[in-house]
Amino acid sequence: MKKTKTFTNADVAKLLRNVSAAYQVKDEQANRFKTIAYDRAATAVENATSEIKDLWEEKKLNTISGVGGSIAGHIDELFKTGKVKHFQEVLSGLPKAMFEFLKLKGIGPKTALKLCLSLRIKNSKGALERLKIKARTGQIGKLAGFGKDSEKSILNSLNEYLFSGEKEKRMLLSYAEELSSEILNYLRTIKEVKRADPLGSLRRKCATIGDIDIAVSTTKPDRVINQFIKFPGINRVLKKGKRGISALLDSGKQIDLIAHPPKAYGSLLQHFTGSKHHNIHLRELANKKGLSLSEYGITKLNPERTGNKTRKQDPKKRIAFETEENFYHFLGMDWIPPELREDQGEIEASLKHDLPKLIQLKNLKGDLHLHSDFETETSHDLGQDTMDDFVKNAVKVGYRYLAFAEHNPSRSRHKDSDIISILKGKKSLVDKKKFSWNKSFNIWVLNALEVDIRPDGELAIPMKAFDYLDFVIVSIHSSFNLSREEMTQRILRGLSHPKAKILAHPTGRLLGLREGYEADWKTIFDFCVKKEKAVEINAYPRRLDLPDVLVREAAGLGVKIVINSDSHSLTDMDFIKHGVSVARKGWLEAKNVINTWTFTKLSRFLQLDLRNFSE
DNA sequence: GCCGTTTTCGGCCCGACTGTTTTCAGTCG
Repeated sequence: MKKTKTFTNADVAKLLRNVSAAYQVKDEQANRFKTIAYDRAATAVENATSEIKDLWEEKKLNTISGVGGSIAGHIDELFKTGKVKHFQEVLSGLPKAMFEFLKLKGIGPKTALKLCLSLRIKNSKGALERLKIKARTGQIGKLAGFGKDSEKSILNSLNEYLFSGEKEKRMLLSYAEELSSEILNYLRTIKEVKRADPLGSLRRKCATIGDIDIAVSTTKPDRVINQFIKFPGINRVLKKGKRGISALLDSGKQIDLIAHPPKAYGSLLQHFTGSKHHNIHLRELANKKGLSLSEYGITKLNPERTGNKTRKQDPKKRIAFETEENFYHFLGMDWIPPELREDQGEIEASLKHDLPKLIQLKNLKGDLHLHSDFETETSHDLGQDTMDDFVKNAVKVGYRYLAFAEHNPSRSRHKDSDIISILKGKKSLVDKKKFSWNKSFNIWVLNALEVDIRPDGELAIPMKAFDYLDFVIVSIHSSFNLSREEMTQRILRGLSHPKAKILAHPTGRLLGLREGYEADWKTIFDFCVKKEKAVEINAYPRRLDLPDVLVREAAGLGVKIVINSDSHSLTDMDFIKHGVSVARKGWLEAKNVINTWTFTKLSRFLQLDLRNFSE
C-alpha cells in the first residue's frame, strides 16, 4: 500500500511555478508560452476558491480557468501516484538549489540558474546558507554578469528571507488603512498635490496588505517626491525615480508613491489598483479591439503587423483619462468597484452592464454581535463598556437595532442552575430598559448570547436557558483540529437548535496566526438556506471571517449574511466598515445582508417572540 | 499550454527600474 500524500493548493501552485521556471531557462523562445501558461495555472490554483484535492475528486479540475486538459492530467497523476513523470522530465538536469534561490526577492529563473552553475551549488538543502557565505566572502561580485551592487542586493534579500521566514509579514487591512490615511493626510498638505489615493490591494480592500501603494495627482512630481521624503517615520529610501519613490518606514513597512499628471490620473488609478489578473484580462480584451492599455492611457494599435513583434504603437495617438470611469466607459464597460477587480467574472459582468449594486456602510441598520460589560462569568473575553454606552453609540451611527451577545457562562465553573440564573438576570436588565431605549432613541435592543459549539456539536448552555434569550449566535472556540467531516457535523448540530440563528466567525481563521478549519461549506450553506440561518461576516480585523470568496459562494446559494463587529468596546464598533469591505469583495448587495433589513423583516427571520417587544 | 463577444487556430499585457551593460536582460508589479 502506497502512502497517500495530500497536496494543498499552495503545494500544487509551487510545483507548477517551478515547472514554469524550468521551461524558461531550458529554451526560452520555444517555451515562451508554456512558461506563461504554467505560471498562470499556478496563480489560478493558488487563488482557487476550493481545495484542489476536492476539485480533483469531483473531476472538476478544468473549472479552474488557466488549467486545461494537459495540466489537469498532470495534477491527476500527482494525486494518484504522488509524482508527475512529465514534470520530472522538465525539471531534470536542473540543480534543485535553483528553486530555493527563486524564493529570494529580485532573483528569477535565469539568475537562480546562473548562481547555481557558477557557484557549484546543486542540492536544495543548505543552498541558501551556502549562497550567503559566497555573498559575504565577495565571490558573487566577481562572477560574470554580477557586480558589487548585485552581490549586496542578493545579501539583502537573503537576510530578509532567512530572518522573516517564508511567510511574508503582511499588514491587516485595518492597520494599513490607518497608516495610509496618515500618509494621505500628510500628502494632501503639500501644495502641489491635487489628489492622493490608495492603490493596489489596499484599494481593493484585501484582508491583508503587503506594501502600501499611493497615487498622487500633480504637475510637479519632483517637488512632491522631495516633500514626501520629509514624512516623519521614513527610515530610508529604497529607490527613487522621476515619477515615483519607494521608502521604508521605521516600522519596516514599505510605501510606494507614484506621481502622475492630472490629465492621465484615471489611467494611473486603474493600472495600479490592479489586480494583475484583472489588468491582464482587460488588456487582452482591448488588444482584440485594436487597443493597447497602459497607465498613461489607451493607444490605438496600427493594424499591420511586423513579424512576430507586437504591433507598433504611436504614443502621439494616446488618449489620456482624467477619471477611471471614463477609462472603463471607453472600453464599453461600466466602472468596476475596486473590490471586485480580481478577474473573477467582473469584466464579463461589466461588459453586460450586469455588475451587482454593492452594499454600502450606510445600508446597515444594526449590529447583532456586541459584548457589553454585563458579567456573564464567561471563560472568554468580557466586554469593557456598559449597555447604555453601546446603545448611545449605536444611535449616534444611525442604527435602529442592536443585539448584546456576550459569551456564555463558563461550563466548568457553573452548574446548569447557575447559568440559568445569570441569563435570567441579563434578561431582566434588558427587559427593564429596552422600552425606554426604544422611546428615547427609536432603537430596539435584543437580548442574545454567543454560545460555544462544543466538539460534539452540543451547545454550551442548558436547554432551559434558551427561554431567557431572544436568539443565540453559535460559534467555535475550541478543538479546531477535528477532521473535515467531524467539523461539518459539529457545526450542523450546533446550528440545529431553533434559536440558533447566526453562525459567527465560521472558519475560525486568525489572519497571520491561524488558518481556518476545514469543513464542508457547501453542506453547511445548504443547511443554512433550508433552516433560515444567517452566516456572519465578522468584522474584527484579525478575523474578517467568513472570507470573501466563501461569502460569494454562500450568497450564490441563497444564504443570508449578517455583518457584525463583535465589539468588546465602543471603539470596536467602527470595525464594522471592514466587514462591509469583505461583503463587497464577496459581491453582496444590501438585500443579501439581514442587518440592512427593517426591524420587522429582521424579527421574522430571527423568529423573535414579538410579545417581548410590545408593552 | 490555454483559450474563445470577430477565433477550435493563432494568438498570448505593459512599462519602469536596476545593474551591468555600451544597447540590453532580468525582474517586478
